[in-house]
Amino acid sequence: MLQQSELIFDFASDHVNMSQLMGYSDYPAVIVEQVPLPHQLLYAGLACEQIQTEQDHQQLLKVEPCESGEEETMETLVAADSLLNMDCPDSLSLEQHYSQTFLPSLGDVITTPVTQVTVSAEGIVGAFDQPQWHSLHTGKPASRLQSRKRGKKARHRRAESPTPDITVKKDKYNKGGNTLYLWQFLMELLQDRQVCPRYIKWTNANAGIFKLVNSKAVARLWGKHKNKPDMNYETMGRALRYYYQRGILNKVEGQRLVYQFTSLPKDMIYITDGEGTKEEEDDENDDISGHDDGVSDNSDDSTIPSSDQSVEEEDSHPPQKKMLTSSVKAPATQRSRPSHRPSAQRDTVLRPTNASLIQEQHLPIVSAEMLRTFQNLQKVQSLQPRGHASVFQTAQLLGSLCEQQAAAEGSVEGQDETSQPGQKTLQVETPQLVTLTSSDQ
DNA sequence: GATGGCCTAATTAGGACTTCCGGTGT
DNA sequence: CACACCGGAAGTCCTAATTAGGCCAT
Repeated sequence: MLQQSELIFDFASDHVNMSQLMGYSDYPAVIVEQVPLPHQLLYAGLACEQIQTEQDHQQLLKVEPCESGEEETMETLVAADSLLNMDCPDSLSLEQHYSQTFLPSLGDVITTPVTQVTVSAEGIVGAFDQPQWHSLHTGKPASRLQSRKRGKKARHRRAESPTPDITVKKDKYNKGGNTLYLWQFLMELLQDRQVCPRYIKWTNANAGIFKLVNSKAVARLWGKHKNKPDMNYETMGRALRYYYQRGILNKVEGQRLVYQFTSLPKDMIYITDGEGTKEEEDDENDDISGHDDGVSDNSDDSTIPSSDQSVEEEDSHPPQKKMLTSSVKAPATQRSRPSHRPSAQRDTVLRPTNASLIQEQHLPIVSAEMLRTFQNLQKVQSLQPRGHASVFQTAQLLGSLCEQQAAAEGSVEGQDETSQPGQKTLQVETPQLVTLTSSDQ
């Protein structure tokens, strides 16, 4: 029986000639100590399993469009419940989705699935020598992040909420739990086309500025996540205001419901409604047109995400080896579209309703199982096959990923000349990951 | 009986909100 | 008037770290 404290793999000892590895000492290494079983399942096999059962999950996740002639009649609470799939224990609810798959995306993809991972990035050009977070406001004093101290005796502090100017902090996410911080939750919403741009959307992705289009719905979703049925925007807003002190959020002066992340992960997926900086006018138009997105904050009226139709369209296509290239777009400020365009045809992004975030954006996620897979592909080699920690050479892997990423970005830029440097508009890892994990069976 | 190692439950400290409130601005 | 917004204060919830105590082997 495998004990938690044991290393879950020792495969390398049979395959690696240690003398071969001496020359790699300058390459980055990933130290993997242990992986909880759920993570093993998640990263090693679940991706494939998800594909196999995608139809089922999609059915569970779908929010059926309103078939009546009246649009936008669903109430916010109903929509929120549907979004969270609280009544579908077998489905991949957003909650699970967030807690298990989103967190790695927040700029620190390496640390999450593995209990303890150390990354050394020297020597990798363009890989991890840059912080995973790019600060949007470098002027923020770091001291503000630790503003609250109590007069208690000194002791080891537990991991704090990761703040955007932190690059790698060991075990800062979900250490043994499924805590999802509010700012993480909002970021995830901004990457989820079922709620973005309907309930929350970027108004200036470059600057990290977003708007709570339907503040009540967002608050409701947050309340669902926190199991706080009484959650409202007032309460959530207080939590957001605390982020000012901690340098995580700024308020955009003069604009209601508009906030700004001080930093963003580099691997954010930017979902836009194609309306760019015109969002303010569009919001007003939405209210007037009656074909709005439930944007009236004063109303509990909420709607089924308009992207559902596009989801269904995507669902009709097999996800195999599917690249997201065509669906991921540049930041809102770069694009425009006819205002009368049906929402279902919005060329916004994105993430298939059920698609694993891991597949789309979370490489390199390093779990033992994945490393084993990689090693099978001769991408990774163990340095310490008999130790309690195994050190893997990931230079080849990361280099390969960087090359592919760069190539993909280049191709995207060629396709969409509005793409901005520094903003990822494409995740090329999807088929790669699927392939890799599949080969591990 | 003394000692040491291991395990587990209880306690403590602290982070991240949550709740409530009074107030201001639009 | 409704709502967004602000920030203080106190509280709750959760988790990690620490401590205490029991059990067992030597």
